This record gives sequence, C-alpha cells and structure tokens, in this order.
Amino acid sequence: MVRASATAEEPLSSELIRAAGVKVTRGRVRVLDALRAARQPLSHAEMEALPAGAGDAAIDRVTLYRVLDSLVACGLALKAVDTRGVFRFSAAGAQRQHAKHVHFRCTGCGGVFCLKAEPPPPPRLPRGFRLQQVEFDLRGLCAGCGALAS
Amino acid sequence: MVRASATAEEPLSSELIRAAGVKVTRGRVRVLDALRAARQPLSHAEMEALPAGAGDAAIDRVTLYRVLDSLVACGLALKAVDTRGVFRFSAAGAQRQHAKHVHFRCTGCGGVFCLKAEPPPPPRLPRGFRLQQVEFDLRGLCAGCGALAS
DNA sequence: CCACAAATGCAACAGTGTTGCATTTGCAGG
DNA sequence: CCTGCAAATGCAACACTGTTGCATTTGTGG
Ligand SMILES: [Mn+2]
Ligand SMILES: [Mn+2]
Ligand SMILES: [Zn+2]
Ligand SMILES: [Zn+2]
Repeated sequence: MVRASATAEEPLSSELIRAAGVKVTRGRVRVLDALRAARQPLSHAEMEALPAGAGDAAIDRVTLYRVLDSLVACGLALKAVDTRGVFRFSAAGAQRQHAKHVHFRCTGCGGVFCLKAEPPPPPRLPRGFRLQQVEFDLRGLCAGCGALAS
Repeated sequence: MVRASATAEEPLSSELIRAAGVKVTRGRVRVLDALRAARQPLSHAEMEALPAGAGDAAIDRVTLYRVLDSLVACGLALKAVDTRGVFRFSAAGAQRQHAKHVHFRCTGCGGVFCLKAEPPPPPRLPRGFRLQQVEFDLRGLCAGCGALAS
C-alpha cells in the first residue's frame, strides 16, 4: 500500500520537494526517502548501492551527485565530510534528533554511530560568544574495522 | 648557517625522526621541517608544491604520501580531514598542546578559540569499539562576529 | 666496507567528484 | 489534453586524491 497524502508528522518527500520550489523527479523522491529513512548520514557510494525500488532503474552515478547537490541547495539535505574525507548526506530534519546524543566516527570506514550517551553540558564561554551547536565526537575504530586491523 | 645540534626547545627534525625509530631520509627531514614551520596543517598538494630545498630534487608524489604516513605512524605528525575532504598534516607537537582543552569554532570567521575547559570523559563505547580521539567542539559565533550579526 | 631491511621511483590502478553535451522530462500555460 | 521550454537526466570523458606492485636504491647496524 502506497501512502498518497501527507500527515502532520511525516509529509511526503514529494511534497517537501515541491514546497522547496524544485521539480519533483523520481530520483529526488527516492533519494530524499532514503535519507529520511536512514539512521546515519549516507555516502554517495552507499546510496548508489541502495536496492532499486520496485521496477525502477538504478539512478545514474552523476545524476545521484546532482540530486544530492540539489537537495542540499534547497535546504532539504545536509552535507558533511566524514573521517575518511567522503561526503555524507542527511535529511535536514534528522539533525535535530542527533543533537541529543553523542556520536562515534569510525576512522576506518567513515561510519557514524549514534551512542546512547548525551553530550555533556558546554563549559562557560568568553563574553560575547554565542553557542549554536555542541559537537562531542568520539573518533576511533568501530568493531568491524577494529577486528580487521588487529 | 646550518644548525648541527639540538636545543632543548627545538630538536632537529632528523633527531626526532631517529628517536622515533625509523630511518632518517632526506624526504622525512624535509617534510617534517615543513610541517614544523607551517602555521596551519598542510595538504599533500601543498607540500608537493613546496620550493625544493637547495639542489634537492622534488619528492616523488607517492613517496610523499608514504613519508607522511610514516610520520603519522611513528607519532611525529597528525592527520585530519579538512572541510573539502582532503587530508591535512601537522607536526605532532603543534597539536599535542590542544588535546587538553576544548575548542570553540566560529562559524562566522572560521576562527578557532582555545577555551580553558578540559574535555569531559568519554562515555562507554559499544563492544569492540576502540577510542582514538575525543573531540569536544563548540560551534557558534565569536564575540566579533556576533556583534556584526546582531 | 657489507648485507639487508627499509625506503624510493615509476607505472598502473581505484575511489570520489566534476564537466560537457545531447536527450528526455516535469510542468506551466494555452 | 497539447505544447514548449527550462530543468533534469544519461553517458563519456576528465580531474584530483590516494593506493598497490615491483624493481632499484639507500640508510644503518655490525
Ligand atoms: Mn545520532
Ligand atoms: Mn587549542
Ligand atoms: Zn568502521
Ligand atoms: Zn568569528
């Protein structure tokens, strides 16, 4: 069963895209759906390997780059570099929930893991400084990469 | 005049390399000298473009990668990814002092401010994860940029 | 000085991301 | 429903960053 309309909590990706003022294409809908369903930021390579939706042809490599850039340009996705130097993308709305916990960034595979711990309270800032974001990142090797390296 | 011996504050790069237990080669000395003289972390491309020291041939591209990796492996250099996804290297001594305190990164001017506070202890990690580095960064506007924006 | 492991130079390759251009498609307006 | 056109796509070719294999050279302990 395919949902045909929006709910307050989960507007359809196609509606978000239309509201952003760009054309609604199959590629953009599929990519934004994937970003919104993902639990971690996804790299281009990971998204290229996504199972092609029923009957849909795989998205062209270059088109995927351009779809991702367009989603970033219209504010629906965020782009950040991982520890290996590869860009990772996330749905813009997903950022809020990740502000509440700490992340582990694997220097081996670039993966981002959400930890249960919440970030510690920020220290006092010098006069006039305005805090916008607290980033408490742990870096190292995840279980998979650590096993390979040992 | 070429210094032939170390001082307590500035040991020769060749002595640091020897003490690290690896062979002292022209490439390693030149690269470590460059890293120690640099005021910001340098990328591979930037170091490849360094003026070749008097009468010295330019370092081979692949050798430069391997020299950088060897300096990182023996603890004399640090490797981190920049915002474009390119690796940058710095002399270890230059960063060691920054490991003991928290940083504020201004999203307005890009400035990095060293705060007095020390980073909080890391939370427990999932089984098999290996912690290498803790990064507690605060992001926002510094006093100068905040005044301009208001 | 010698032997030998470590380091180098070179060629080829892999992964990530970009550009140019011809073709297709979303969609606004009739 | 058409139709036109800007926007988006697919494909080939390219640029940049980094790695691997292998023959040759070099640093260093003895
Ligand atoms: Mn998270
Ligand atoms: Mn500092
Ligand atoms: Zn990993
Ligand atoms: Zn600032």
